[in-house]
Amino acid sequence: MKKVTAHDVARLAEVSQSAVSRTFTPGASVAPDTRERIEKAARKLGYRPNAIARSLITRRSRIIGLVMSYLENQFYPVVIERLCQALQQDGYHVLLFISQTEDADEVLTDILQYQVDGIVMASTSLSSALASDCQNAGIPVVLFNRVAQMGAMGAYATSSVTSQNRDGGRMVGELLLRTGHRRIAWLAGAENASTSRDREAGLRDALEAAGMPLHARAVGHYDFAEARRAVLAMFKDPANRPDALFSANDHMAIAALETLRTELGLEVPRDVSVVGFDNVPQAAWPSFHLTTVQQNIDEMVDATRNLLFDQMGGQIMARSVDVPCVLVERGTVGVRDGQAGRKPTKSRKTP
Amino acid sequence: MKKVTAHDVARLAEVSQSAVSRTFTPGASVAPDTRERIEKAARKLGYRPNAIARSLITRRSRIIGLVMSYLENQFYPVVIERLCQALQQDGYHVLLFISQTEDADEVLTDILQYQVDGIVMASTSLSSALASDCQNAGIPVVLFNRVAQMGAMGAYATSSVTSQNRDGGRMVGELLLRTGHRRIAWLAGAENASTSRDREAGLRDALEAAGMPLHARAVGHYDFAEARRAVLAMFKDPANRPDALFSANDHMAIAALETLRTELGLEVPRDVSVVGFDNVPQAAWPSFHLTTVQQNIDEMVDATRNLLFDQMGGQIMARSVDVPCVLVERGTVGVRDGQAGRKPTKSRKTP
DNA sequence: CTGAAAGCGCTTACAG
DNA sequence: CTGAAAGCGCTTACAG
Repeated sequence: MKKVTAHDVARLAEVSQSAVSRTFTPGASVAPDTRERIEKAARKLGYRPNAIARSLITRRSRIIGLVMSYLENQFYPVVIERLCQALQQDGYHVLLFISQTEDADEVLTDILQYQVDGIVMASTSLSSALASDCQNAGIPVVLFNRVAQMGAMGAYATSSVTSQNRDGGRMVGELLLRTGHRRIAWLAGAENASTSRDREAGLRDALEAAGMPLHARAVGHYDFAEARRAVLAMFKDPANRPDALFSANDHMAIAALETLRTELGLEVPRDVSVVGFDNVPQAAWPSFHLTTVQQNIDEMVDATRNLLFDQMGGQIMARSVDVPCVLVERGTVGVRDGQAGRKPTKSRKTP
Repeated sequence: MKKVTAHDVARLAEVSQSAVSRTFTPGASVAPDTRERIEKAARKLGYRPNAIARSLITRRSRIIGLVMSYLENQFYPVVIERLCQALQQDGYHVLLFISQTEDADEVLTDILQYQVDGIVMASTSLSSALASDCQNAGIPVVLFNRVAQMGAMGAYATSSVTSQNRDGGRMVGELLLRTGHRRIAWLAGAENASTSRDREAGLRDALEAAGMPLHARAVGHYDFAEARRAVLAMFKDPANRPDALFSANDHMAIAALETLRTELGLEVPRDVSVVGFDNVPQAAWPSFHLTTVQQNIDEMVDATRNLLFDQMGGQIMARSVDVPCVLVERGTVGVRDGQAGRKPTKSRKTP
């Protein structure tokens, strides 16, 4: 019932407490037979080193704080899973915080008290006040799937890893143009989210290059119900309907698909094409078979780890990594008119 | 850059370190003006009490270990979200572990080192060896959505909270019988999962009471791809096809829906009815509009907290709580024959 | 109300 | 290789 400590083990094995500590410290020097005696005693007593005490003295908790908000978007559970596992393999652990508000400040003061070795913030941004608090405290922060505001010097104030969202947006724009669409609409996520802004910028790049205006635009705030409302508004006038809708993420694209079919009686892709972003598991379900841009989660997780470890190792400059993303053509983009567009072949079949 | 401690604050405020500590300990006695001076100094230096050091001395980390495995089933992200938030409000934090294997033992020794105040294990079970380790260490464990094996004395060895799964299963069985189904099939989850076993038992209760045999049975292991395979096998023989399929959870029910429609060309509910369990967000999507049994997550989370806190407070006996669940009738159950069944009215419309 | 002191369970130079 | 000792940053009786 009461906790067994290194002292108890030392007593049983008839050695000093230091020896016990060394036995459980990789790379410390202990004579083989001493170690064996200690391990036996430890096993007998059910001894497990106290990680809290270790953290206090080593000043490294081996805990990473992870701040999350929108778990309903299936992209994030996948991120949690991969990130947790990667970190576990490195001997780190994840303290999870859910921040319902976009502003993660209050949650952060909490995290800081736990002496985490690093923080990753997914789909949230932090005030520059907190960012500099972390910097002062020497705690590396990396933004996941969101990019920091430019700092005063034009340098990035906080590290971040994202996809090449602008590229992804451009790829979708080009696909839509190539397949003959002329009334292309954009369904934005949150206006202040860099993902949404960058993907939109990419789309606009493509449109501009072709001298084509954006046909319509609405904001869905990365939310299912709001996306539905936005779609209803955009498609209100039957005479002036978009022939393609590019949604800032799959979560909203699926909401759009549902709304288009069920409430507006439109057929996809016959009446309107739909493209998303993320490639969440549901995008591959036959009911949706959604054409989308895949974010490479594994590479993003890898980059996050590297950034974190570099900065824990003293690398002080913040860096921004962006990972290539790939177009996954499934069934929600059609070919319009007698346009010289090619059919959506080359589909990367994802079962 | 270097960490500021209570000593630094004490020096600046010209008081003892003890006074600083008291200022940050709710309920400790400090003179108002002393407290004010200390708070000012703390603010100036950006002092934040070190939770690690506090944990070491108080022997309470205010950390709860949460073990998870299947995040692809959307039920669990919702659980994480609610549980985290509830615990955060109580001043606790969540250390998240992903255990890919059903056997969470290795992950547990890790958790134990972090001196967590309690552990909740979702959809995983732990070996009785580890369970007694936790008991010896005085760390309460509660199983979430899974029930422990009976102990030697017929008492439950580990606390748990579940839905009234057997009731839920029976409700579905009764609904299916009432609507005239005569060839009812069961799609099991994992054979060793109590959820699957209990829901099946409930279904069988209903069938037996009506003198009706179970028409078919297959195992989907709570997995999308495996559920698809199981459905294909069950519906192989067109002459002997089930007229209703009850799936152990929504995740597999959706897989079944997709397979039935896309690969077998069957229409739901005209050709076959489908019922799930959980009421995940996707079940309400128009493409599925799945009739299912809703697990009351909020009540389950509440029960989990209570169990945890009671046991941290010294309540030694393990308890099992089961929460009522409710049938949510949507569109995937039809009425068969000239049977005296009533139409699936009384739909709890969930938008 | 306040301070000096002991102690939580470890790690890590420092001697031997 | 091994042990005695200092110290990580707090909390909490114990005196005053």
